Amino acid sequence: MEPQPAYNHVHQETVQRVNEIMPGEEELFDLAELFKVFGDSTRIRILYVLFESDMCVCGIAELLGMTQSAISHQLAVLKKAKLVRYRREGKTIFYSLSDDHVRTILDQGMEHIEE
Amino acid sequence: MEPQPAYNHVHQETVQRVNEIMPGEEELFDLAELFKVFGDSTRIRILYVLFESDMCVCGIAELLGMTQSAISHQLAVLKKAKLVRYRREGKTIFYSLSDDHVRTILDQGMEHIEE
DNA sequence: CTTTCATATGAGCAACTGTTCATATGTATT
DNA sequence: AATACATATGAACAGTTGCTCATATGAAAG
Repeated sequence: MEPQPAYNHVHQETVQRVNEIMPGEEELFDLAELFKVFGDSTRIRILYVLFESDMCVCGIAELLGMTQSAISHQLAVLKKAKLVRYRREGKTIFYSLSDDHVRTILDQGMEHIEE
Repeated sequence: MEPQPAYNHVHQETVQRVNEIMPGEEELFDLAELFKVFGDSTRIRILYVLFESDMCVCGIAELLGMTQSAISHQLAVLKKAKLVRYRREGKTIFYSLSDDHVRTILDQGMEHIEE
């Protein structure tokens, strides 16, 4: 038997309900990792650019007035989170959004800050 | 006249469309700040607890197996982002969710990581 | 007013993050 | 093969973050 915590301040019923809906450790970790990706304005700006058009790395860099290296590093983060896809065309690599959750999440965030 | 960047890799038309939809500097900053708040699994766990019930600080601490101080610090972050409200009842302070965007944002994030 | 319980807060520290700089990889052209 | 262009990547550095520990604030009870 595991040692049971005391729960002096919480009803046992509430403890159970919370345990039922609380995501598992790995899901929580992944969820936090995902939102960390949205937690940087450079990455958000890249996503807004890709809303309008697929674009190559140096195109994004030009548009945002940042170095190719900085953009490439951030694209690697977005890629790892599966928020963007890419395809190669000759020397150039074009990045694009990978799904619609990106837009929904950013829209909801925007709604929240605009109250 | 501002010096105009070259835009060798991006069509002028795309530049204009992006400039139209790109949020302003302050909005971008606030949006990133908001998502940073969601980018920590302790804070996410607190939010999941509050989905089920309003709760005092030491109740949350008990439920999550963390110190009162750690939870209090994180509640301050959530409070600053206006994701939680609080009310005092005697010595105790009860925290609760402040609006529905929290749930929508977390749900969308969960949908994304579960593909 | 002193004690007790609940909560908040500041300093400190280890871990992490975003940019820059230098350099490597990869593709096409000559 | 040599060059040029597009992109990726590793090291380094300053700035930030989340926890702990000690302490402060605030409200109720004795």
